[in-house]
Amino acid sequence: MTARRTGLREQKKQATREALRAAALRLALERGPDNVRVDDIAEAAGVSPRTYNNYFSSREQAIVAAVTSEREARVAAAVAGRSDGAGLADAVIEAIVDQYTAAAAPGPDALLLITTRPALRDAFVDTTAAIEHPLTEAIAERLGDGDPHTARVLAASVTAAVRIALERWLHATVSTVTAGGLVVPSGSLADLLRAVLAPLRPALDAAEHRARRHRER
Amino acid sequence: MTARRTGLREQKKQATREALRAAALRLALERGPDNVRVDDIAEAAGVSPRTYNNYFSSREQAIVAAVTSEREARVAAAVAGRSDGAGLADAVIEAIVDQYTAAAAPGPDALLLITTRPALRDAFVDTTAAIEHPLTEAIAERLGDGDPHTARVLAASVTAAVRIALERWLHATVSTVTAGGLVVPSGSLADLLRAVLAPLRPALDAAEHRARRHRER
DNA sequence: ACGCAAATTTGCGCGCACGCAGTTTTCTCC
DNA sequence: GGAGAAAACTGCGTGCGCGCAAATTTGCGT
Repeated sequence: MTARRTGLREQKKQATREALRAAALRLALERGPDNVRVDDIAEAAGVSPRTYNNYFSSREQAIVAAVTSEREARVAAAVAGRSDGAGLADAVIEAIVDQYTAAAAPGPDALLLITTRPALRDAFVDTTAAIEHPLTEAIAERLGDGDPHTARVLAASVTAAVRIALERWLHATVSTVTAGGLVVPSGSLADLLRAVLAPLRPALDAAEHRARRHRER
Repeated sequence: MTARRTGLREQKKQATREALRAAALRLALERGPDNVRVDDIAEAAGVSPRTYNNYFSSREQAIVAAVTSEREARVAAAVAGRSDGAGLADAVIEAIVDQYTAAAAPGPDALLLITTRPALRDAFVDTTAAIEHPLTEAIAERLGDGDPHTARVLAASVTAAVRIALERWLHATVSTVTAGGLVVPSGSLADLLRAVLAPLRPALDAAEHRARRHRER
């Protein structure tokens, strides 16, 4: 399951992808993101510029991917892991809070870089959309096979709420930084996520109850 | 309110925008969308290619705009119009169903064009995002000043649900057309919209009740 | 070990989005 | 009505995303 496709091929592909990620982030930190051409990244990773675009469809994606990599799989796993013993709403919300507050892995300099430049901020926010499909499957798993649209709509709503939280968080971050602060006020992100997800609780609860009723019928 | 800014300027701007829309749609229908260059559209509208990009940030946007124009304002107005005498959920849902099923204005040939080409389909679906902000304000108007995030999250969720409905509708459309049918099976769009929006009813109801309680306190 | 099939990489070319700076048009105020 | 300010239009240059087809690499059966 970890290596579905044949070995050496997929292995090399992941290595190339990782090399591109790393090169993009390193160069962006060294020179500032505006002084990094796609050709530079490709050269640093040892592939042709055309190959770069086989992996990332925009220049910002590669830089941001160094931070957001694999998040979608982790979110889905986290929801599935909390499946038993808690309500759907709590499972989803706490899984997301966990994954997004633990995202400080790549270091504060990278975070500062991304939160500062508008183009990178947008790309960063856009990566949120990637969690929609895994989240759909995780929720559908819990709801069973009732209305096929419900899981998708709920997952999309949760995704949209997360996007809003990130937008607001980044907005506040910029204000803080330009006001003379140092780094990101990441302390409030968890609360912010919980706040934006709260209005969706009734919808999650209702879907869960409906599924339970449907199952016991 | 209809013309906030001074007259002749804004008037000419709208005229140019409309000319670009019309030219884009006409040329796309005449030659097929792949044989229309941005320069052609600009020339047909009597402006420079550079000006074209001051109005539309992608080639597909202009073509699709001929169909989706002004929808965001109409949706907001429709929600506000239904404000009195019905619940928030019904007001939002029926307003959206109305606006999206009445969208057959530009004729079936344009619809067929858009639903056929993948790039145009994507652009069409993306226009849905434009209703988010007007919808936020319309919902916030009804909810009063409670939690500032609630209206945004609900509007974003509704928007996401609409996007899902459109994706599914376009998917079905393609199947129908390639199977030998003639035009779009628009009959089911209303039902589809109601189906995807149904899971959000509990969230809309809860927000409304909460606002009512907050107001009567 | 070898060769065929499939997947990946690469070079090339095209059109496009957009920043920038200069020009032209429109607005405002006297 | 005329002068100065503001806004919109335009030409130019740059980098980028991606389709296409040839070349290279990898997988697999024998």
